[in-house]
Amino acid sequence: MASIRDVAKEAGVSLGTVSNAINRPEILAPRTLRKVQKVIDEMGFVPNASARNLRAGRNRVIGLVVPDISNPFFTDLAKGVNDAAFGAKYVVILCNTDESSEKESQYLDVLAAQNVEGILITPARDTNRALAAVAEKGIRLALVDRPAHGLQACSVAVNDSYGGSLALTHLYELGHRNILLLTGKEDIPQVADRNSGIREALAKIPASERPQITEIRLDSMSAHNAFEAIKKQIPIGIDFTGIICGNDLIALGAIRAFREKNIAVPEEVSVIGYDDIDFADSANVPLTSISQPAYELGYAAAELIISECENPERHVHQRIEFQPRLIVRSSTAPTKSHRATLKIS
Amino acid sequence: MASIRDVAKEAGVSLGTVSNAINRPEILAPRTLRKVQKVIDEMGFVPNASARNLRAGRNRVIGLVVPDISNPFFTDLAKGVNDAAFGAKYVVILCNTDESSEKESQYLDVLAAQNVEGILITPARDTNRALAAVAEKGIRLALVDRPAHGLQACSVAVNDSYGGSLALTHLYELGHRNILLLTGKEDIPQVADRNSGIREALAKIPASERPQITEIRLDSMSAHNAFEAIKKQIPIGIDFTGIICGNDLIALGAIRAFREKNIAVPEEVSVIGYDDIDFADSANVPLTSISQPAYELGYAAAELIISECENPERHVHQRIEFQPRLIVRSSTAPTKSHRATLKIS
DNA sequence: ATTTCTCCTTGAACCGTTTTAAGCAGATAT
DNA sequence: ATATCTGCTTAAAACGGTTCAAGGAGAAAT
Repeated sequence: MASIRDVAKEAGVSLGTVSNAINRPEILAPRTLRKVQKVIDEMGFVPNASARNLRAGRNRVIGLVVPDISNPFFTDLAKGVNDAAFGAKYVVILCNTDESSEKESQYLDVLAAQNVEGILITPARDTNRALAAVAEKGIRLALVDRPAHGLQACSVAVNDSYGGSLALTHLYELGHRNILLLTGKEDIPQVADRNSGIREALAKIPASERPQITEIRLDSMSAHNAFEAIKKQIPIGIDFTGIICGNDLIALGAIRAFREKNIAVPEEVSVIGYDDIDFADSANVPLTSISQPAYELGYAAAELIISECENPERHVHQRIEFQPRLIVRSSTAPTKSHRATLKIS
Repeated sequence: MASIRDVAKEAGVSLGTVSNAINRPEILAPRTLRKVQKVIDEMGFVPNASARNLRAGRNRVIGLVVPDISNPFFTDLAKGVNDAAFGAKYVVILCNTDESSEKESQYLDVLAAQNVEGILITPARDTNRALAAVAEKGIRLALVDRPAHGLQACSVAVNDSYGGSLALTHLYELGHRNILLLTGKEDIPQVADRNSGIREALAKIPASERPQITEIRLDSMSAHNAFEAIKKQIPIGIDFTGIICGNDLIALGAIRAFREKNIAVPEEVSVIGYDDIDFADSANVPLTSISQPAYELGYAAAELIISECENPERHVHQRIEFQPRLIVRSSTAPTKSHRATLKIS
């Protein structure tokens, strides 16, 4: 591997001149520049990033930490991050934590050791101890899909509370009065926020009409887990006509379980997902869902952190909030009694 | 940001001792070690990776270059890569090329500049000029989901030719005699290999029974493109009863287009996908597909390249080949005439 | 011919580690 | 008391760049 010294010797100039040829070509005499350029090309010289970073204290690397890259929501988000980074000549280290706090903090250590300039993270849990530690080390942080509670950092989020209320209101208006919440652990911030949105929406409904809520918390927000949960719970005979799912994968898993049990969706049970992943539309029963702009979320977050890295002194932390939207497809429908009511009125 | 010097001064020992405390704790006197450890913890000292890499010539970073991270096949693959890397304390830079050769070679440059130890790549096109250039720079390379034609590198692949023949044979045995191939550009190696597998399988069928093949090549192997293509082509009246798709996304897009046109799948048209993504099972019409072990592919590739990085002199390039499997679900069925034939016999 | 000015180029210091040879105690052997 | 050994610790030399003060060469001015 050629070094800048080899190039200098070959071109008959000094070390510093080669460096200038690379970084500030405009200050060189044109023929010197040409000479050096030629040698660089011939030797296929690539500057050593480590040496460069060591001196400059920057490396154009950011980390992205997500709980589940298999979830198309995060895949799209990652794509947004990557595209924004690519445009700014940054590079992204992808870290997938499988929703595990432990893996998350290990990854944070690795990223710190790699001296990344900034970290984009969707924390798995609400504890930000590990995060605070990272921030203390002087690594810039931005929170994705979640506001920066107390932390000195930028954040890009979707209004989860509003998303929760959208879902509940939709089912309520279709006449559902017994609703199952199929979500993840309450210490996942998104889950907590949506639940509080649901509760707020409930509070606005006259007590006589207020739907009954049951909640099942899955260990992991995957299709497989949802499938198993529904298969086990149904015989116990929880009585509900609508389900609000923590994400679309859960909804798909649930629908698959219903199909196996010959329970018709949406005729007997309405199911509403969350995220509006691409597949929602091609699903077995096209999914009613709450849409979140995942790609834009990622893109915006990357832009924020990169601008902070490029211009630390001028930077002020900001908080960007996107609004979720309800996308109605075929997995939700009015309850039978509600259909009757509609006819009468 | 604390440096090793600060720690040394604070602990009242020399620079080298601190370094030893970090890298070879066993050679220090126990009380010296304890003393240094304490200061390290107190100061929250993290060794600077750039300096370390500069000295060691290694950085425990590998690059992963894929054509479309939104495709669950590659997502799973990336997950495999990440998991294997994490276990070996490596870190992965994810590069998404959108199937563009140009973006691919730009990313290769960026990775070279970052001095990654190795690159895992699923090349977008068959040209390996950019790849050869990378190999010349001394960056280790491994090819994923594609054999290393002539290139000095490891490769991990699935037998695409066999996969193609599986698909064709399945449709043939169901009685299909007019088959549409809905694939990507021929210069995508996987596409070419599967096509050649299809041709080989065709050659083995008696000429009188040999299915007629029509081929449509999509610019990009996405659901959206397939949807548009089917919508446009159908009125032209190509006559076929079965489709072999380049991947599951294409199959889903095609099925969506058929649904819009009220053409029943599989009653009127059989559709077979490729990859067997998780979602295939929950699709509108559960998808018959050719399963590829994406996660294992990624995991194996990462293991190969990491072992090469850790032990360059002992390493010999290898080629791992996985076998695809046919997964029959509901999107394929016998043709009407074939059903009749079956009854008779 | 000498001075002044301008424009490039150069050499050296530095970034934060790892590594190795040399050094220094204290313990053991003579 | 001196020599030998053992077990840690240390100082200094890399690693491959960037940056900046200082130097040199040639042109223009006197």
